[in-house]
Amino acid sequence: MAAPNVYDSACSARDALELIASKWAMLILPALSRGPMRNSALLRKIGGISQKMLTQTLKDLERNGLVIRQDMQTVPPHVEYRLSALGNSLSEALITLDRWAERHSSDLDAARERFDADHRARTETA
Amino acid sequence: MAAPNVYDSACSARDALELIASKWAMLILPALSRGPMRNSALLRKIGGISQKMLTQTLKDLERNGLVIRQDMQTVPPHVEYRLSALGNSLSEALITLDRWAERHSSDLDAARERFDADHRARTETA
DNA sequence: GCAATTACGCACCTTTTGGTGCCTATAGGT
DNA sequence: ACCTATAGGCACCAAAAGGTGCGTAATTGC
Repeated sequence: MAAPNVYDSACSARDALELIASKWAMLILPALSRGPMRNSALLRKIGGISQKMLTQTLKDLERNGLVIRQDMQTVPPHVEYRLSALGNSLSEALITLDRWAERHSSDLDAARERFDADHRARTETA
Repeated sequence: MAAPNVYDSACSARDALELIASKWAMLILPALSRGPMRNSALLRKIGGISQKMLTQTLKDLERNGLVIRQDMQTVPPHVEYRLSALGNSLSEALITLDRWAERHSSDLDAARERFDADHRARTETA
């Protein structure tokens, strides 16, 4: 079989990439890297996420073996989510990306302003 | 000012994260890491991308200072895209992710099969 | 005995994303 | 004279992502 290649749209590595190329996955997995968390805790930690997206993304991550869901079978419900070994190995790479975003967000902001100013200037003189 | 934090939906680091949490950005930037490429070369290299998405993503990456667009001003058009220093630092992290996807895609596949089989079993016995 | 809590499922609706076909301009090949 | 290659722009349409409100079940606190 051919070596997995993300540039091949028919390769399952591409599916894997699409799974992790989601802003919610990129926040949820790193959030779980310090230990298990409950639904409500994740909801509080991850600003702007809706209950629906959290549930949906967690289920998808669980389905792909990155997250383990532990239902305490109590009422009211108590469910904990934690990383699998696989999920943990991924979350390290994601944390790197998150930190990159934090470190360089101002660079991106500045570049965007320059680009837009430049673009405005061009259309004015055009 | 507060330190940039991707978990805060109002922080510009979140915008940065959303920019790079795109499957096309995660393929285009690494593709450019070995040197400049033309539109048509990228189109060939990145399986499944449409001309529209390539143009759109490249423009967005250029706007945010990650990619530099060099128009040779000839007819027929000759345009080259290359990474800025900023884009290069990001592409390293993205390459790590791409490689993770390639290395672990089969693990994800296996987990998905297990999950789905399990889920089918449960709904049958329910 | 009434309300709140918890972790969702479901249906409905809006917004965003992405695909496709058609257009441009000009040099070079046949 | 005509077709091709090049790097897109633009408009229209289909599909997917995401938000919101409503319901559920039993136990604990008031």
